[in-house]
Amino acid sequence: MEDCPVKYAFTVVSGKWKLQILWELNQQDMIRFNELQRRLAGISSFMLSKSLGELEQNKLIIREQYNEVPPRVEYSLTELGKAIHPALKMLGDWGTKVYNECQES
Amino acid sequence: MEDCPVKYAFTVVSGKWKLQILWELNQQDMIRFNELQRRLAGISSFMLSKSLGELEQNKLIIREQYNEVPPRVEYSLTELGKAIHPALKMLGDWGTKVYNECQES
DNA sequence: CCGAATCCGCCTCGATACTG
DNA sequence: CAGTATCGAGGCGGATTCGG
Repeated sequence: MEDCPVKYAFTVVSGKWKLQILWELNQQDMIRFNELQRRLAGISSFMLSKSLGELEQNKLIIREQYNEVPPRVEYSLTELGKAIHPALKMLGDWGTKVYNECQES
Repeated sequence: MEDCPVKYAFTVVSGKWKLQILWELNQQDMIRFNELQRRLAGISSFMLSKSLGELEQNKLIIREQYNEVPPRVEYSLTELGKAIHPALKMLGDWGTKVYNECQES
């Protein structure tokens, strides 16, 4: 979006659930829709479906659909999806510092 | 906020202008209100003031006020404010990859 | 020059109900 | 099991106006 890669990265993972979804997928590689919904306590199937769709569009995750009965769909991270985690870790470490700093005063 | 440092970091720099403000301050260390407003084309004084106030609360920037006529207020990054930039660079590099990947298809 | 107060439109989120 | 359709509520951004 526009001209700033950082902003673009933010928009890609913005939204109330995207980070958690990425986190869960990183723990498991390969997870089913309902299983994911169970782990993300509180998310509706609508929001989950929408978030997964956007992440798939941005090539962060892969959707694999098996035409069985009952239907089965599995989600997993792409290389791109895995590659964000080092950056998120750095941000997390920094976030911890900010948090501690703001508790003092 | 809550229990996730990454989420917390995101909320701290969330908002339409925070990243740009951090960027401008990183270019200049020490900048005045109006000068900053001029560089962030399109921002209202309301949003700028509000964003700066929140960044100050989170200890990312320092506000130095000189009681002169006319009044002068200067903003600069704290150590914490400077420390986010490596993490943002990583995210930016990743964002570039995502962008390129999505242009192909 | 710097910023606070108020009001308003839009977009995201989510509850509910329904489908293959 | 894995979604889609629809509708409504709330919060953020922004325009405008006013004060020190």
